[in-house]
Amino acid sequence: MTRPVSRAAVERWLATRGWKPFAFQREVWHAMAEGRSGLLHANTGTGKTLAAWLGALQALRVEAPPARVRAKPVAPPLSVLWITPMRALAADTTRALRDPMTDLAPTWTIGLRSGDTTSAERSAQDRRLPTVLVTTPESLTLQLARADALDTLAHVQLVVVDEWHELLGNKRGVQVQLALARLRQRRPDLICWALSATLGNLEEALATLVGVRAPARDASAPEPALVRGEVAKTIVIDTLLPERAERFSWGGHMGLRMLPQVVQAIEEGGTTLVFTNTRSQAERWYQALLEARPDWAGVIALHHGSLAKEVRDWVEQGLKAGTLRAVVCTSSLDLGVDFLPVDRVLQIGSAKGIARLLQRAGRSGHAPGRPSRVTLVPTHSLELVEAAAARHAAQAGQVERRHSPHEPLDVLVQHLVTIALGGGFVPDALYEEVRTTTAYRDLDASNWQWCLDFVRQGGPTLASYPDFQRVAPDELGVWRVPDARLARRHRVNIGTIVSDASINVQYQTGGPLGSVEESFVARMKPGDCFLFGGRMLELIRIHQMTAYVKKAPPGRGAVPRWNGGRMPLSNTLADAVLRELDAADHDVFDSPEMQCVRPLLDIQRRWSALPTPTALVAETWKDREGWHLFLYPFAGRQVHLGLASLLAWRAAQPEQATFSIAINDYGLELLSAREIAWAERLPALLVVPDEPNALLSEVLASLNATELSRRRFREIARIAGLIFQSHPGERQSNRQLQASAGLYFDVFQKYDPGNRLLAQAESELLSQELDVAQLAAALRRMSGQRLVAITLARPSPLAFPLMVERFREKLSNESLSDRIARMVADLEGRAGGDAVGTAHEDAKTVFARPAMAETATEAIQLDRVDPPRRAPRSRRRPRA
DNA sequence: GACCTGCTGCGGAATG
Repeated sequence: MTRPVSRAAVERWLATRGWKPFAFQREVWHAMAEGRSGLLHANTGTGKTLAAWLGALQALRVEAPPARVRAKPVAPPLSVLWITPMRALAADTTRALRDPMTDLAPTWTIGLRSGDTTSAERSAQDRRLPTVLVTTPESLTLQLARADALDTLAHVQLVVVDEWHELLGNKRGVQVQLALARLRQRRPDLICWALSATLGNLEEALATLVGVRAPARDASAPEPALVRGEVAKTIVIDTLLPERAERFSWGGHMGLRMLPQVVQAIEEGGTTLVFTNTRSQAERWYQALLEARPDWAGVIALHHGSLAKEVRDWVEQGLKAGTLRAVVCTSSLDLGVDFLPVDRVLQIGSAKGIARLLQRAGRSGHAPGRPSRVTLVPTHSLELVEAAAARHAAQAGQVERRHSPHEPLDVLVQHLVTIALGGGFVPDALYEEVRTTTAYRDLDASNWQWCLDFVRQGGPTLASYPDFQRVAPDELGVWRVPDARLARRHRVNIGTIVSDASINVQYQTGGPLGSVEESFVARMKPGDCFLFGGRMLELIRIHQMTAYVKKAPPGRGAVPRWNGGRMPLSNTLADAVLRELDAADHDVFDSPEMQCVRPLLDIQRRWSALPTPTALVAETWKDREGWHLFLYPFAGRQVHLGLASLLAWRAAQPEQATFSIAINDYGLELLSAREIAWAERLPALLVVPDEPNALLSEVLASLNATELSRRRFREIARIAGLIFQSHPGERQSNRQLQASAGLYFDVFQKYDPGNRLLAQAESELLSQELDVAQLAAALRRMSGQRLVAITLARPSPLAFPLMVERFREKLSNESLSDRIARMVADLEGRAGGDAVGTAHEDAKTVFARPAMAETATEAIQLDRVDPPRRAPRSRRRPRA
């Protein structure tokens, strides 16, 4: 059992070591010694330092001189769990802890348990667990799924969760919350420490870590500590300016026009990380840099999540060794192993948020006393405003918040099976345990009962399938997994990460290169070329989820499009942008960026008006296409999608109308074939209903919510164990996976509408994809703003990118068959009921009520740009 | 007149 240690004892111990710690380190040691949990926010070099703290803790508790000296020192049992969100970071931490400098007691052993751990190492660990186990959330959950889990984990005194800010806001973090609740059940005095980067809500992050404490039992428990460990650190945020902002693109994203400035910036510095927002952008930029400077071949490199591990490892080694001049990367290098030689970071395009910008800045100058430097490279003119806004917000310490997901039942269902495997559970006790987590603190009995029923027999529709009778109570009332096959299947499917469809890319003779999206390869035929991993490759054939390729001569080829996430502009940053515009409206241009973009803002002011925190600008314009409305709420693209659909839906209430919708991070466009008196109608259309659920149902009605939830459901079905992502030996293509998720969705909708996973899909859609809470806030703010209605003579600088957005959508090069399939589904949906709108895959909505003209135009357009490659069916009959 | 996007993260164990 842990015993509180006095502060004096800590000081004595420090004196014997001769350490001169930072004040915040001392604070953490004291808190740990008193048995307190806590969160440390530090802006630099926490990993290595904390390794030393472990030494402190261990020395205080375990290394106390033994009363009787044993003949042979025995390693203590598993006492410390160190959780990191990444395997690479886990390996790095393990190395740091094993370093003699860390000064752990000689009897202590350090183990690493992750996907990188070999089966030999696994079995060695199973025989004897190390004293400190460095692991990932998934591997920890696997430990919990072992029959002897409670015994092996019974001696854990301390859990450290590294990069907690990365886990806090997602289902992986919920998985950690549940695991911690489990450990605390056995040891109520468990000490938990989280390490976090800059976050807008540190208190909440700490509360989520330590969970909800039962007042009766924990009255005497010490208060958790929040330690702010900021070390004086200079962060330089500057911007590469275009020669003339006027001539600078108004809606672009690639930013290659800035190539000369970027080349020069790389020349100036030592090692530079070049962050891009997308993988294809990284590919293009890497290629462009090599074309500009062929002599950099071999000293610049490319790094993103679709490249093979071997390739990425090579790049990371090069960065550590300082042999690389520059690496073009995506957020794959946001986290993890620190690369000391990096002294400058370039950010191509918007960083989308202050926290991300600071995180990336911190990748450079990663040593005490050295400044971090991030240089923004705007890809269109309005990003100059964003750059100025980001710097001001960062200086003011305005950083985004992150919240734990609320009651994700899919994760809970998975957890129930895990615990049933890990020694079994008694429902009432586990209910209490689960409710000590922040995520499930409000879990009511009916949701709990539903989850129990679901793991027991899959609900009414699946009751007759033995595969879904996963857990059952034994004669003592302990719920267990009775079937060894189901047990194994559960273990290989533990986790909450649901990946996109992907196909491996590999040389015909040689190693793996990485992976591309299944749909991208499906469009290609042998002989087609594409740019990947910085090389031009020619497709030879596809076999068993692998695309075999060979080198192709450089030239024009497609660049893979990966379907990644869509990062919306954070509210914190959007608000900062509005403040910059407000200053500009008062003729204050106090930064180089704002001076540079001034001509454009002046045009906006001359032709229209500048949106500010108090002025809502609504522009209308008529052209051949119809009547346009441009609106600039600056609420991020997610909110704009919901808002645009809602406005269109409301506007179409009294009279039928058809709208096309375009959105970006700054605003939205509604295009209608008929004139709408927006200036008069907008105030009424922006009303927030008093009843909160009224807004929800309006938003749901305005979108094709069923189709959107259905897509959302895939992830939920996977996590809840309805479908399986991987199966040793029988690799299933993700298409099949998608199809079966859709099947379950349909079956539940029809025969089991009370299935709570359906409700979860809808609520995740509303809260995460559409961000209804923010939508309501945006509406409220807009209704308080002064409406500035402008009739444009031509599209304003702010309007133009929105028009491009819509234009690009029409020129989509996705496969024709997919498109047609969706349109058919669309039509069916419309014919079937009162559906007034549909949102399709790219989150741009085509509104039709009830006409179908829009769809028809789209089909014609598409035909023109993307003629079907294959010969018509009739000619492809097999030869006799 | 202006343009051509969409990230990251994880992972069994029995058998011979």
